[in-house]
Amino acid sequence: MSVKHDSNPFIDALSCPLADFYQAEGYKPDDSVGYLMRRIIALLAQGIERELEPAGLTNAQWVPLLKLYMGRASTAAELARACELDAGSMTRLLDRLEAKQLCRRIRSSDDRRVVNLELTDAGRLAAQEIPGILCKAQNTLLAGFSVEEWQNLKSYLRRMLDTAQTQQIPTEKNEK
Amino acid sequence: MSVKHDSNPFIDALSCPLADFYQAEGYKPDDSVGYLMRRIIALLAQGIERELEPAGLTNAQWVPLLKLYMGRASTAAELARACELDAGSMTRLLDRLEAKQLCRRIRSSDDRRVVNLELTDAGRLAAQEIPGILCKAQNTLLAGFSVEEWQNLKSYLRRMLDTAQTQQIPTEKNEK
DNA sequence: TGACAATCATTGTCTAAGCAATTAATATTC
DNA sequence: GAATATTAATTGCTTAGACAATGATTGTCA
Repeated sequence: MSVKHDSNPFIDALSCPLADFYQAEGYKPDDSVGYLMRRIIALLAQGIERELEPAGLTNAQWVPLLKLYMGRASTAAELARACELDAGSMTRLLDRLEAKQLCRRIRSSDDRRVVNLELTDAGRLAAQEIPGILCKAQNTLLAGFSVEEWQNLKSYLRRMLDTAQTQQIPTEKNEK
Repeated sequence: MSVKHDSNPFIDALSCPLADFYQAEGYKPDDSVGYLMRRIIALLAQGIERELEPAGLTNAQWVPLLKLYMGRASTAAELARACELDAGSMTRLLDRLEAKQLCRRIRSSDDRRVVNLELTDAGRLAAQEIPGILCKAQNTLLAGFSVEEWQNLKSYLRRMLDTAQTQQIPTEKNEK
């Protein structure tokens, strides 16, 4: 039944045999890893948003702000890619961030197509609060976990992510 | 350091000591369970949506349709609660489902406030495809996992969900 | 150099979810 | 039985994300 769990896990990972843990008949959402993860993420996001409310940041906004703060992007297009967001969505997100005086758009003089982004003082101040809040929220979630359990969990998640990424149909966007 | 992982895990789970796995200085998103889970869920959802496209269902729509199909709800208000969705959002979601001829609204004669919901034949047909697709998508994600690993993962996730739920500030909505 | 392709930002249109206010119907309580 | 509270569904407003089309600019290459 299920997968041959006594065989070599290295071979298993390479040949990627389809698991058959879940079956359509008698499917129970509570038993499903996808459902469990979705609910955890929802509650986690909710907690983070609550903590970031005083800083004037929503859940959609702290991601790009942190990327800017960490120097992961400096233009709108770069930021959109870094956040895996649509360019159009990024334009409007920047409208809102700019309206809140958290960042500034500066049209580049080198390449007049691009818009360079800069955090304002208020933006930097808000951004530097983010990592602590993310850490606190996740530590809370992991209450009662041993270091081994935490590392096991991360390794499971990384394996799933790798599988998901390789199985994914490549689009023009994430090819280059 | 981090948590006392050599102490009794049962006691740990009860007293819920805050873990200190993550720290603000040098915070790396790639090491964060929240980030990993978010990306997995995004790819999983993407795969499911692709599979359900022929059935005319979006990612937001298969959840309520499945709940209806499984008899988890029969009115709009019940369905909104079951999907943890706003009542207003549910109204508009039902508009779209009804426009696609997947369900019907029938004003109740017992209680003239409520709207009873019924799947159409097309709705039932589409709904019965869902569980198989969910199973396939998750089995794919778990390629290379042993039964033990799968069960460990689920147990970790359940523990995190329990923690998140108990730590959550109770709102009027989820109190009753 | 001049046509064509690619990139960047923006805008319009759609689905989607949250919150607040409204209306109608039913329950509760005094 | 009448005033009040609760519940159900809807609508308006806002944030948010996806996709397509557009205009401006820059790159490529024949």
